[in-house]
Amino acid sequence: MTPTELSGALSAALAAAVADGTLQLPADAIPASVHVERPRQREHGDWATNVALQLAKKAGTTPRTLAEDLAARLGETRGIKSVDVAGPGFLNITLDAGAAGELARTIVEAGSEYGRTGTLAGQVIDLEYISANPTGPLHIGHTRWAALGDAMARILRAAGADVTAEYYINDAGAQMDRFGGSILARATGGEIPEGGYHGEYVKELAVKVLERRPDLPELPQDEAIAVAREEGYQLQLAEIREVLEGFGVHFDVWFSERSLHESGAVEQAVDRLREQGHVFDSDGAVWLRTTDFTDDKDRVLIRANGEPTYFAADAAYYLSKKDRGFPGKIYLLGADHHGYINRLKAIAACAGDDPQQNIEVLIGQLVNVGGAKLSKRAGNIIELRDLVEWIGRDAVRYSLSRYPADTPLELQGEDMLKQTNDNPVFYVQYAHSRTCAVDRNAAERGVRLEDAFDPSLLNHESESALLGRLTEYPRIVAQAAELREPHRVARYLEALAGDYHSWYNDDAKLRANPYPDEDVTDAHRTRLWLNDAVRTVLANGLDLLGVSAPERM
RNA sequence: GCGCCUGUAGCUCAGUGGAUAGAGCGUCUGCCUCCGGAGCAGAAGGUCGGGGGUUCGAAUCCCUUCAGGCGCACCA
Repeated sequence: MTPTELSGALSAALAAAVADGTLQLPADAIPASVHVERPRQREHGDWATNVALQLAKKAGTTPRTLAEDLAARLGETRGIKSVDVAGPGFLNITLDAGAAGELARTIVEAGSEYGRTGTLAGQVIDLEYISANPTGPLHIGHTRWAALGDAMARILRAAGADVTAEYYINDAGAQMDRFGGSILARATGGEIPEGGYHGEYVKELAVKVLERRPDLPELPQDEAIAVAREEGYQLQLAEIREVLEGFGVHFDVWFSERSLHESGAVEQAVDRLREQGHVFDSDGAVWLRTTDFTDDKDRVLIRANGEPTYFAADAAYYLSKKDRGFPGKIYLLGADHHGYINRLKAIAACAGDDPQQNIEVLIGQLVNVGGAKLSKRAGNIIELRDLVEWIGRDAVRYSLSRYPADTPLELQGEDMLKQTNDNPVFYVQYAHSRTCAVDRNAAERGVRLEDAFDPSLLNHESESALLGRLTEYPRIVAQAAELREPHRVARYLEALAGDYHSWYNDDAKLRANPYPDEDVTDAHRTRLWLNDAVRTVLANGLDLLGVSAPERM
């Protein structure tokens, strides 16, 4: 029996109580699905619900009276072993071992599909993250968004959403010219321009640019800057893409800001916003009246000198997303951009969208890694590339994925390297590889899944705890998708790994394999199903985080 | 000054109105003839920053206050 089925049984019991007049409740007060949860204490059964506490007042009765009535009705339900009323009116429900154990087979047969739901089916979402300027290497902050953003894309898809992951390349504007000027300076021994780039990587780029364009020093200044800028841009962008692919982060679309200017999309965006009635002229500049919505001041679209602002490109980009058929737009931004939330939402509103529905801006706080060496080449930052080389892809991704985006983070590099409980990624991966070791032994000793499955044999306390945990998985994934919180998947995997290790260690008799002098029994075979169900869920969950599930470590 | 984020065990952090607030590390005590001890079981450790309020019930929601971080461009 799944929590969904249980929830349905509770709704039915409520409806029955209303139907026979026991319960005086308006029809719209009956929840379509009753919330059930895993109680903290094992003595409180497999599932608990506070529905009686919530409805008692509306029904003009006491919580305990209502709870007792529901308990009596529910006691008849197949698959439910017992229902107790506890405390102020909680319903504590215990399932039949057989009904609970059936889940093991369900999971193994579902395989990689277990945990995939349709809770976000029909939603078409553009997910933009990282979007670092192509003027330098990716750093630790980008690494957090890379890990979180990619996990988010996978989790949203697991919930049935249609997700396009997008990287916005800020390849237009004065910053690019300073980048080109900096490369040129390194190539020719000139002065790095004001606001330019000083890192060692600029020298590396200069060397490569000179290899491609030995004529660079002879070109007129403006042309030389342009050549250095374009060559450097391509090299740097290529490095970013390569580093991200190596990190297991894949984008469906790399969107160039410059293309918005070149195609005329920026001017068109201004015109379209003007048609919507939110554009005005003042002091020689063209403005968007974002204060019509949530912004605290209006924003310039076209400067007095005729140049469009970065904000104008943002508006054009937003419209592009809208035009390309994405009702949902999620932006993952760093904390230093939180001032952008209101103006981005105002763009959506000015464009005729609903800022509550069509745009979500998620702000991630900063992260620091203690003990990390600072990159000399990039100017005293922690580079993604160095971090992965030092710590390893799995540990970096997992460590950054197991915290909510809005908590400031201070990680210790040494902890991420440890192969002990200090390091949750190893704890979870170890559990997975242990399930594989059990499988290998089973194969060797002739324990085969297809020979038997008797769920009523999974009646040990640690087995029911494990089954309870396994049954939560689809809801955890759906919830992580709904709330845009990938860390919930990681936290769940840690709890599952813990339950698995407990089961494994609980009692020497609870083995999926016989001792060498024993015969294979149905108990062994059935426990192997449970073992494999755990393996399946650990592998599925790790995959959502972009972390490998090793068979041996 | 205004706005956003954060404040939970010695440390790093979970906990989107429920029962005795949890995990890991660190500190103690136990558990290996046989599936991976990279593990497990237990103990100790808390005014959930402070103060009000909402309600059957608040770490969670509201107000206020203190502390820390970040942001308030015709920059990108």
